[in-house]
Amino acid sequence: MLDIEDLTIWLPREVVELYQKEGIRELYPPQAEAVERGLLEGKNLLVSVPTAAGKTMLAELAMLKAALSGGRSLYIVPLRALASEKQAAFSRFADLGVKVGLSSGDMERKDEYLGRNQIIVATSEKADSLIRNGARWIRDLSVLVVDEIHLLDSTNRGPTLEMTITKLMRINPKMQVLGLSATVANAREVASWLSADLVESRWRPVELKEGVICDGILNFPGETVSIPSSRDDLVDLVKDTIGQGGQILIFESSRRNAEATAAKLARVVSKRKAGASQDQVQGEDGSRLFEKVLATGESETGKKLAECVRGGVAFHHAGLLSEQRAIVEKGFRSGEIKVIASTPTLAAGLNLPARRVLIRSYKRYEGARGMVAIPVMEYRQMAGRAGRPGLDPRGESFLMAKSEPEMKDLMDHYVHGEPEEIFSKLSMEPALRTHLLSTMATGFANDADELKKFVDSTFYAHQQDAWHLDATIEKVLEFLIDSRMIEDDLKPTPLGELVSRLYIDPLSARIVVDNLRSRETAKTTDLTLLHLITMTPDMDTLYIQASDGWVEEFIDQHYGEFCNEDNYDWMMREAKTAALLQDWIAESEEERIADRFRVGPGDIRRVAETAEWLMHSAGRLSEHLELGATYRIYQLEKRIHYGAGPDLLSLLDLKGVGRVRARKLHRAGYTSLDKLREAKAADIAEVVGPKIAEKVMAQLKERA
DNA sequence: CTTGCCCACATGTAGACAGCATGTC
DNA sequence: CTACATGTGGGCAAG
Repeated sequence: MLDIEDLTIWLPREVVELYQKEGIRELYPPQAEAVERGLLEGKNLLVSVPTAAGKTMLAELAMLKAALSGGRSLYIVPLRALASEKQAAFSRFADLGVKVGLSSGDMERKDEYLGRNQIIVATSEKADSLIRNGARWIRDLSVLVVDEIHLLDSTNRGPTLEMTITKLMRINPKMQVLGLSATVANAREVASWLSADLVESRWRPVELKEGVICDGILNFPGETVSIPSSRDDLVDLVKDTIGQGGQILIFESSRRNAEATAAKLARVVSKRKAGASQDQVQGEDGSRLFEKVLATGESETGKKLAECVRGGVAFHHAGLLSEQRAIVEKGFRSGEIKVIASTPTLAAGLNLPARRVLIRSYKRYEGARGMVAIPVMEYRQMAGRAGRPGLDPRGESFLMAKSEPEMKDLMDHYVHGEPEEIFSKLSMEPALRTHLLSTMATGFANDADELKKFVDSTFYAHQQDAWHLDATIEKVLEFLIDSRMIEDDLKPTPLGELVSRLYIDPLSARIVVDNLRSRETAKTTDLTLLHLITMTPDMDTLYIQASDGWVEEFIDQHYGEFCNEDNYDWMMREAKTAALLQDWIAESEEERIADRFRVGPGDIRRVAETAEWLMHSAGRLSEHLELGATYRIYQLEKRIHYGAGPDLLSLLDLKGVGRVRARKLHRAGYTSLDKLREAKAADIAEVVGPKIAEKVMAQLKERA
C-alpha cells in the first residue's frame, strides 16, 4: 500500500493535492509497484496490467514530474479519438502551469508551435511524421509514454509504432520510456527491448467475473447461475441486465449482425418500457436521441440507428458518422442507452465500460482463412470492458456457446487461457518500403552499415532471426533505388525525401509517377486521376458485392479513361471506389451514395478523406517532377475536400462558404467572384443570410 | 385462399492511420 | 481455398 501523500518525496505538493482533490488517497497495487521500481526516478518501465488498472495515472505522474522540472513528454496513442480523450483529460494540469498539445491527422497546429507544450499527445503515425518532418522539439524529450504498446503485433500499424519508438530512443538517449500494455505472454521480451523493468499484474479495481452463457445458464469457473429463461440467451441476458438497472455491451463480428441484434433488442427493450409506468421520462430521452440521430442525415444507417435509440438500444460500427458514434457513446454514458451492439470498434477505442459484456461471437472472418477464433488478447480487451469502477459492484462478461462441449472449450481457451505472445511485423514488405525510405531520408542511417546498425536496434532484431528481414531489406532497397527515391549509395534523392514527408507508401508514389508519366494529357479526365489514386496501396478500396454488376458496364463505358490495371478483380474494386468519389464530387447526396454503394455514411467520409490526402500527394509529386497534371490535381483535391462540382471552385475560396452555400450562390447567378463583386450586399444576404453575406463582402474587398 | 413454418440456397463478411492549412450548415 | 449467421423464397400443411 502506498499512500498518495508519500509521493511528495518525488513530486511537488500541488501535484499530490490535485489527485487528493479528485478523491484519490492511495495508489493501486500495480501503481505502487511501478513507483517502487523507479517510475519517478526516470527508470524505463513496461507496465502490463488489465484495462482500468490505473495505467494512465502512472503516465501522468511521470509526465508531470518531467514537466515541473522543465522537461517535455510525448504520449503516443493508437487512435485519434483516444488522442483527444487523453488531451482533454490532461488539460486539467493547466492549473499547474502544464500545457498540453494535441497532434493527429485531423487536428493540426504548426508542428513547431507544439513544442511550447510540456505534454504532447499524438497518434503513432503522427509522431512518426513529426520526426520525418524535422520538428525540433522531438529531439528534446524527457519522457515517452507508449499506450497500448502490444500493438507492436499489428500487421498494419505495428511497424510504424516500432520504428517510431526506435527512432525516438535513438535521438533521445536519456529519455525515460514508459510502455503501457495489455497482458501478453512475452511482456518480458518487450521490456528487455526497451531496457525497462517489468511491472506485471492481473489486479483490477473492479472484480471481473468471466463466464460462458449456454441454454439460460451462466457458467462461471466453479459456479453456475441460472437466469429467467425463454430459450433465447441473448434476450434473456439483456432483460436480466436491464432489470437490475445495468447496461450491457454486446460484441458482434459483423456490422450486419450488430445492426440486426440492436434492432431486435430495441423491440424487446421498448416493449418492457411500455409496461412500466414510471418510464415516461425514458421515452422522452429516446425521442430526443431519435431526433438527434436523424439530424445527422437520413441515410438508411441513420434511420435504423434512430429507430433503435428510440428504444434505448444502439449499434456501433465504422460505417457510422463520427457524430453518430458520439451520440451513441454519450447516450450510453448518461444511461439513456442501455444496450450497445458493436463491432470491435468499441473494444479498442474509447473507455466505455458497462456492467455486463456479451461476446456473441468469438469468431471472425479472415478472408482466405474463413472463420477464425479471435486471440485471447482480443477477448480480454472486450471482456475487460465489464465493470465500471465506482459504479458497479463487479463486472461480468460472457461468451456465448450453443452446446455443452463448446461451453467447456470456451472456458478452457478464453476464461482460463493465457494471452498469446506478440511478434514484430517489421519484416513485412510494405512496412519496410515505407520505413526504410524514411530511415534514410531522415538521416537515421547514411549507408548500408548504419542501416544495419539501426535495424539491429528494433524490436524485430531483438526478438527474431534476422535472415528473413535481411532478404526483404535487400529487395526493398532495390525497389527504392529503381524508383529513384534513394541513390545506389542509399542516400535519399529529393523525390525520396518528398515521399517520406508526404507519408505515403513509396509504392503509391511509384504508381502515381509512372502513370502520370506514361499517360497523354489529352486522355486524362477527372476519372483517370480518381482511378489513379485508388490504385495505390494506401487506398482501401470498396468490396465488390453481388449487386455490383453495374461496375463492369461502368468500366466498359469509360474504358479509355482508366489507368492500366492488369488484375480485373482489383480493377472492379478500384473502379467502384473511383465511382463513389466521382459521385461525391458531383455533389450527390450522402444518402444516395450510401444506397448505391451499400456503404455507411462513415465509409463515404473515410474514402473521401483518404482520397484527399492521396490527391494532395499526387499533386506534390506532379509538381516536383513537373509531370504536367499539377493544376488539375489540386483542383480535384479541393473538390474532394468539399465534395463539390468544378463550377464552385472559385466560390469555395471564400471563408464561410462550403459546398452548400457555394451551390446556393451559384444557382442564384453568382457564378464567380467577379459576379459577386458586382452584386449588392443585400442581394447576397437574400441567398446566404446577412451574416455570411457581410463576411463575403469583406473578403471580396480585401482581395480587390 | 391465407397464414405460418421449414428447408434449401444465396449472400456477405472489423477497423482506420497519414498531408496541408484553417473554418461547413 | 478452408466458415458461418442471416435473409429470402418456395413448398407445403394447417386454418
